[in-house]
Amino acid sequence: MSEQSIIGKGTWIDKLAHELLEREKTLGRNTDLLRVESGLGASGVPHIGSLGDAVRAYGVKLALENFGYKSELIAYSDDLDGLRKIPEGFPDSLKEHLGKSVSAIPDPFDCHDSYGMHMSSLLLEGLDKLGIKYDFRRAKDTYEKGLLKEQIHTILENSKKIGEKISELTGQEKFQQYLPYFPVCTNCDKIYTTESFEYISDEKKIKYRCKDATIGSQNINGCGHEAEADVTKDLGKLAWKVEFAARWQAFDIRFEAYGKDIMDSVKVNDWVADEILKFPHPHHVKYEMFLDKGGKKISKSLGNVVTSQTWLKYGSPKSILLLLYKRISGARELGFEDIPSLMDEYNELENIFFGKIKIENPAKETKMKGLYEYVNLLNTPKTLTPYVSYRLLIELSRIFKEKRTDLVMKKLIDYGVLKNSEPQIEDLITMAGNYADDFDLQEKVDVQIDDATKKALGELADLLGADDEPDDLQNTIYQIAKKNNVQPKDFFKILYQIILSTNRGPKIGPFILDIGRKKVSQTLASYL
RNA sequence: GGGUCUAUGGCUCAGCCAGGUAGAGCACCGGACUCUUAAUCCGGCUGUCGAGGGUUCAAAUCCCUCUAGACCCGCCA
Repeated sequence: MSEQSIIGKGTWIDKLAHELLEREKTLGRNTDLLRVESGLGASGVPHIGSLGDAVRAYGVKLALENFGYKSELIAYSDDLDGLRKIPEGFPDSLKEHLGKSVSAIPDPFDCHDSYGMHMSSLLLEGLDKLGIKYDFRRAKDTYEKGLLKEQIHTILENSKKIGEKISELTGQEKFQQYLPYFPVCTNCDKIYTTESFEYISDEKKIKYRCKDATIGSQNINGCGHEAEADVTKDLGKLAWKVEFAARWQAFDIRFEAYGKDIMDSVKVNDWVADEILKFPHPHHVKYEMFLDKGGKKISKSLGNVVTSQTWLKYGSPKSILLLLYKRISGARELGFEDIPSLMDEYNELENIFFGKIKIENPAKETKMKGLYEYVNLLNTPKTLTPYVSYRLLIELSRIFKEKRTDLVMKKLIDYGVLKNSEPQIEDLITMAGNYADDFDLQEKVDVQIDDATKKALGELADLLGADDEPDDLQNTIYQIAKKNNVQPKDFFKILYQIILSTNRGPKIGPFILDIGRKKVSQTLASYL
């Protein structure tokens, strides 16, 4: 490592951008503008993995710019994609639209021009919150404007060759029989029920019939219509196995990441780009899917789909960026429980960046500082941001539910963690508080109270309910326990169980005063 | 049938993709803080880094083989 020079900022992103540049040099292509692309699904609720594709592509864009090249990110929404199944939480009325393009389905929530745009907007909103800049394009416009017509023609003319190649590379044989193009049926509006069987090259028209199709476990009925569609004008789209290639050439895309689920499609598309369209395919990187935490019970009412919207309730935008930029391989199981460590890890990186924490290995130090820069989208803050351990904030938030921000802040100052109240810390408390409320649920402890303890609790309740604030409450509680022949250790434990539902907690005297002694008095009384 | 990933202290995992004395969080144990408890600080925790081989001055990290598990593709976008 010592004899190797460090590329860029030392991260995998720099390495990837470097590879891309080397390849472009070898190909001898014009490098005035290097476009990177991310495809956005528009048929389901976008989760954090879909964000990842765009965020990482944006990282490569940043790295290219850092190397002195011009670059831009194209965010392409495939909204001609058909609706295959109704996502959970969406109305059943969508059923009549199964098989239609998502851009042709009305938005069930009535806030966008279509179902597809509703979904895409959720993702774009996530990107906006992270500060990712992009040039948005959609399939509907792309096909309506005929931007891919040259490529469609070339692909359909070579469909036999392509069909064979698809079979050879992936084992999928349907395109030896049918053409890789789906027209929208002019009679019933569906796209997944059409089968194209002949291309009339001179007229650039395709013959299709609309018939029943099975998508997963769903049956979608075709209408039996048979017609011709003009591929330069009429609505329809290329099959995925060849569509990327067409788009890459039409938009001059030089980089696109992909998830392993579409590995086969990318393989075919690379071949189509290189051999049929004669456009050298973009540089790629493959990443693993994010999976839900297996076996762990995540409440159904909260939903176990990790979206940027829900993540941001508990974690900062930077925690998402850190998750996505720290590495591209690995990272399989993902859940909200990863947020606390990512929050703390970001802070650690910031301390490394500003030299508060020293890393011995210089290469690793460079890499970590580089990671910090990417997480800040290469626009780093000038100074350290005030920070308190997120886990500590969760602990404190669990204890203080009312007037949370004030009381937690007060405790932090008591502990000497902070000198003054800080607005950034208030935001952290809000997020950690949400987390504590929604996830950090403690199992209810069964409270076992014997007679002696009951008597002691009664005395304490009376004392707390009195008008005068007791002196030295901590010691008084201790005395009450002893006087009633209750082990102080057990007495304190029961108090924690009653007040906090845990076996332990903060120093109890001051704590009771913090949350209000009369309130505690009532709570204790309810156990007598 | 094809492919990818994963395997590291009790638990969950980081570190691997640019090789340089094995880490974190949690759990647990011990100590300090006026005999209980939090926080804080200190210390501890017995790791053949899945197995075997190879490359190297040096391997958790790179290469090959194997084992176990997970996931993806072979419907579709």
